[in-house]
Amino acid sequence: MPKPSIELTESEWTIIKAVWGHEPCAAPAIQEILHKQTAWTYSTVRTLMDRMVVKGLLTAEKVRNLTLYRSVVTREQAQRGELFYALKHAFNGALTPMVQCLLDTHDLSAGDLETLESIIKARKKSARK
Amino acid sequence: MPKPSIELTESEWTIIKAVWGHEPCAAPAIQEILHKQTAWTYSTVRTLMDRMVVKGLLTAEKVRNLTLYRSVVTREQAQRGELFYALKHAFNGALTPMVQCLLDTHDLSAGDLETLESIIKARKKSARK
DNA sequence: TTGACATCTCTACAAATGTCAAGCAAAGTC
DNA sequence: GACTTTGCTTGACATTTGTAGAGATGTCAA
Repeated sequence: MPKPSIELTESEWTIIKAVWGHEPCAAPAIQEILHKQTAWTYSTVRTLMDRMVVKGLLTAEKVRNLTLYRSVVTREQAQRGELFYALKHAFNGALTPMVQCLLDTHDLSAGDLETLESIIKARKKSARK
Repeated sequence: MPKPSIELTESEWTIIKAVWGHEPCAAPAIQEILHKQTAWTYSTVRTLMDRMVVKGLLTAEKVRNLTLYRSVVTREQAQRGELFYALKHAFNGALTPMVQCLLDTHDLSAGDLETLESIIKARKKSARK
């Protein structure tokens, strides 16, 4: 069965995004990439990554003296998990209010609105058949 | 200044939803309301609520031997917080992909799509002027 | 005034999360 | 072969979150 809804902490998001962008990759590389953003030390990054392996979010493979990490969950899965969490808790599963809130909060450009509209149109079309 | 982005844990969501529905209310009442759902004991509910007071999510007021709690954040604020969190972490702040994901994951009825479309239309109109 | 209740307070404890330093081992370098 | 780098391993500690028992205290009815 597929993973039953994935939830990531803030730090985990930070790590996994870096991993997605550089897969397969070793901890020192990730540490360096994130250093600007986070100022985490190697130890911190390493601990985080190892814990993520235990949780099944990453895999680790030893190659010589290096440990290569890979993501187990895809960006899409993680996104869905996060979105689903918000949907479930904040909106009791109701989609339209969620979209409403989205639109209310951020002011979108006319272009954005166009895009959204066409996304919906497309969806309507594909649903029909 | 307004609260800088509110984030709630799962338990906090559970509590605050009950509070919103019964404000002002005492801990025993909330405990009872949630008992079916969560099987939490009075102590648990109480601890949770008191911690939420410390965090500024609720206020507590003593009346006789009763402590009445009230929400400090509105449902809308909390919803925005949650949504914003997802938007920021999972979608790097990009709104359209988020909506896309929403539509891809859940299959909406034709009616839902209609609703969404009209929400967007309305927004376009109000943005224009 | 004495129970019987309702409520509160205090304290505890385990697991998860956020951070990291120190020491160790393998590899490459002169 | 000694030295420097690079990466790894272990252990640690503070904070937050989840969960709750035990005992204190206030309230009210008989």
